Amino acid sequence: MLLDEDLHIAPNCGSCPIRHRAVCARCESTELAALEDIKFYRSFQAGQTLIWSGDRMDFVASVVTGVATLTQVMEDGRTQTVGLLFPSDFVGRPGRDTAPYNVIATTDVMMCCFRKKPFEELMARTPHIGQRLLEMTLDELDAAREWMLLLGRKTAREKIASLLAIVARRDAGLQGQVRQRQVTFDLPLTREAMADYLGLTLETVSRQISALKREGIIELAGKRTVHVPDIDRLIEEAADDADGGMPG
Amino acid sequence: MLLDEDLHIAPNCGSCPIRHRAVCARCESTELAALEDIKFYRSFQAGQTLIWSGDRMDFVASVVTGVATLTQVMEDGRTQTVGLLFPSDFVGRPGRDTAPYNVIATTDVMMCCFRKKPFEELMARTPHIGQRLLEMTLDELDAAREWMLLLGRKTAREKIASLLAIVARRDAGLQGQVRQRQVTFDLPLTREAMADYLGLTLETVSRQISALKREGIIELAGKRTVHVPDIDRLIEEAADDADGGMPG
DNA sequence: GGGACTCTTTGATCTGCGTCAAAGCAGGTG
DNA sequence: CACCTGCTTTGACGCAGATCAAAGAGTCCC
Repeated sequence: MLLDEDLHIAPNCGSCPIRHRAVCARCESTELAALEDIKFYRSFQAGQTLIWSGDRMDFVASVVTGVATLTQVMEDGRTQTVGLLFPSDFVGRPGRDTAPYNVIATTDVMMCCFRKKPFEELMARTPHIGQRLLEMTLDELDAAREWMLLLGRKTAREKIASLLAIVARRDAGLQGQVRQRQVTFDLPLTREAMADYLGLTLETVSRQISALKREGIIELAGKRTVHVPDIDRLIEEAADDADGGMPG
Repeated sequence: MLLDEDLHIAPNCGSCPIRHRAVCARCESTELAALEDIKFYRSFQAGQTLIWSGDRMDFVASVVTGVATLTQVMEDGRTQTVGLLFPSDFVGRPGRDTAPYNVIATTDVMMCCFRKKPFEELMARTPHIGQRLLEMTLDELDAAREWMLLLGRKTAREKIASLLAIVARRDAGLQGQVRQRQVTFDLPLTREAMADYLGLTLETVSRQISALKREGIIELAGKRTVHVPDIDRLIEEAADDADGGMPG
């Protein structure tokens, strides 16, 4: 049996530096105890499709370990990833019964699932959970809109830097090592998966990563392990900011 | 004084063919009667910025007439529109007190505003409203993710066709003329605003519109009025679909 | 060890869209 | 009317990133 610390009811959710947060044990431990009865676990291998777009969903779930993507595919095969799921992120929606996207494990993944009906009943009984879900959804909406800026207006280099910065932040958050200048992390995505998330081709992804390496902004150990000697320099490359002008 | 039919509490919201729906009078007329006390109206001219990114928001609001955009601007001026607001769409979020985007009127706009604090209190008293807001937010999230596919993977021509199809549908929805083969509507956006929404330049937008006109897929009367002789042909150009594969 | 994979890198070439420039076309105003 | 001013169209050209092609590198299995 798994320990509670591993679950979506993760005690660290409050300190998670990025936007997707799960229901937190700290805030509502008593209500969530009831969830114990209706939850179960599923494991998947890297590359496996957890959920196919259009599938009936009779559960909601949250990622315990690993990383998965939400992906849309056009008839002719063009693919766009519309979300990354890290540990503590939520999948599936109360009130919706077919999946709108493919959910694909990009590393080995463990999910904690809740049967949808009892979960919805619990939600009805516990307004706090609904509020939390609304807050999480708003965070996802903000993240999606930030990604729209990236897809619509950033150069290939900026896109890569943005993605690396985001993965670095989430990874650092999971390991509790926030606010350090140097970071080392494993890329949970293949070049192709990165390309699908960034609206590029895998060749362009590879070339831009090589360029960042050549310029010393990142260092690679193997293909997946990335070391960032100065995170601020990376963030600079990402052109990450979103500010309007001044009133007037 | 304005008539209730004009408001976000619009009786037609249930039949609105697209994703952003507002709180509906049909479902919860009694609770919303209380909103009468805390609401007020504001008008804006085309081109005016209603809300600046970073501004303090002490109200939430809903569009009564006209069209506005949600827009992000990078330091160097690159601009990406991340949402279109049509009549009945909602602006601002309970629980968030600064605006994350510029909200810009692209036509003359009338908004119906509610002071945030009383609105939040009402929400706490009326779980139904919270549920509705969650549902609306999920719809917006889906729309944002659909737009990510457009921004990341569609060609300029497909982008234009997609935008025209969406405006046609929303416009037709407002006028109650759903499911007709021919549609005529006014573009509520300048070429530049379209470009900012589609991740293109205004020149490319202009060229692609000219091309669609040349091929008889659309007809123009003036610069803003569009007639679509066969909506299915337009939708075909939009390459609009998002389907995964089959299970296996 | 040596295939057979899968994933990644790198090179050569092509092209869709961006950039720069100029002209057309309202609608408003003195 | 002539003259703005703001929006749109069209043309010529260049480039970032796509496409096509091939070779490297790691891992698994016999």
